[in-house]
Amino acid sequence: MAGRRYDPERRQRIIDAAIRVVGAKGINGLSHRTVAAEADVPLGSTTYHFKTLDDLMVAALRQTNEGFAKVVREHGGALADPGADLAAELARLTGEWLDGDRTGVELEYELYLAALRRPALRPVAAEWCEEVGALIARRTDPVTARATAAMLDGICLQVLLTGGAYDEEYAREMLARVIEGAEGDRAGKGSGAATGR
Amino acid sequence: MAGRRYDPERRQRIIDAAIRVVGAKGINGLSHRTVAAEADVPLGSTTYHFKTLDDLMVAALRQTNEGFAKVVREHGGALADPGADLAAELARLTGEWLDGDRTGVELEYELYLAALRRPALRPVAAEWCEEVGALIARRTDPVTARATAAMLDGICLQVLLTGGAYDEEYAREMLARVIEGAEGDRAGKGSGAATGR
DNA sequence: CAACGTTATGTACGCTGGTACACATGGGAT
DNA sequence: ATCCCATGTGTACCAGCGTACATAACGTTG
Repeated sequence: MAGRRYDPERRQRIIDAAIRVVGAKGINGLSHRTVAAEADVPLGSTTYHFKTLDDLMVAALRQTNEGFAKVVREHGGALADPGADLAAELARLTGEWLDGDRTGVELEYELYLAALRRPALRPVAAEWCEEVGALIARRTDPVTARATAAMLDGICLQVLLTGGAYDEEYAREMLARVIEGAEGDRAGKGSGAATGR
Repeated sequence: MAGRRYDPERRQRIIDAAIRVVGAKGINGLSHRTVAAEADVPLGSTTYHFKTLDDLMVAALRQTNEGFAKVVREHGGALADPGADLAAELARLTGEWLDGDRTGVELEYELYLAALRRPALRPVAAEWCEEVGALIARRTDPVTARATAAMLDGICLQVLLTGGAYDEEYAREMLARVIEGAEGDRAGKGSGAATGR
């Protein structure tokens, strides 16, 4: 088999290399050539598997999304436990995520935020939102879940963009306001709003 | 006077051109050459006034920040009115911002988010956070104000990144949860947390 | 008025980028 | 066995980039 032909692993190695490149040099450092060098494949190989860089970014973003989902599935079992404090659990998980090697976090946000200017990435970014939302929605209504995800994004961005430190108690408190707001005074008026996106 | 020498307007025109370029072609389209062409000045002029592109971006981000602050000062008088519903007012303003020409919004977020990978921009991004926070803090405590700004960022990003529509009632509701959470049951425990960044 | 240094300009260099394309390779259909 | 085409590879363009630098304009200073 396969001196070289029919190498399905090749495509995957290119995606992995792309993720490493973005992590190390930012999205601006991503090019067919840098990826080819990192993956140790010829230039033509990257252009063959991914016609454009956008294609490659889509694949990379998808993969990081899946990676995050897996982490949550493993470390975040308590998220589904009705007895646990949802806000505290989310704040704790986020803290773990931010306090480790921030390269991974920056990488993920960079790919995620790239959707702002690259319509090709938007469907993947939307998937991400829905995934996180669905995760939280096991404990709340879907609208609250989406808002909770938005709050998390906002908190993380403030930390990452200003270079500040992550304050877990602050995060827990604000997440709790969003989540617990769904229980109390709701009935009122505009609950019909925002059922979908 | 002055056929050409000593032209203080020159620097400003370059900044304006940079903002137009980022708005039109994204941050990747920003280069000494594209800016020079847009501003109708020679290449050497841009490199003379701004040694690096980061310098230029800092100037551009500062200017957009000031532009936003001015808009809020003009259209957002009700923000300071103790009688007005703060959450509703913020949701309305954001709606106006998002429903117009999104180029401006995308531009501002793109510059803002660029701070993720460009440490040079972080102080300016931090200034932005503080400005918005201070604006809201006239009606709430500073910590709640900061969280409200984070919530706004999160909501806007979900709209911009997924290509969805802005739901003003949803925004009002979630902002209200953050803001009103500061009034009620607080006293409890950890309010000492997160007094600064 | 003359010398000088800051401000401004044009051009040239080396590098990296995306893309195109001609060529190898090998499995599958006939 | 033979042909064909999807797969894989190397190379050669051309455009755009930041940068450096030699030169020009002009206010200032002596």
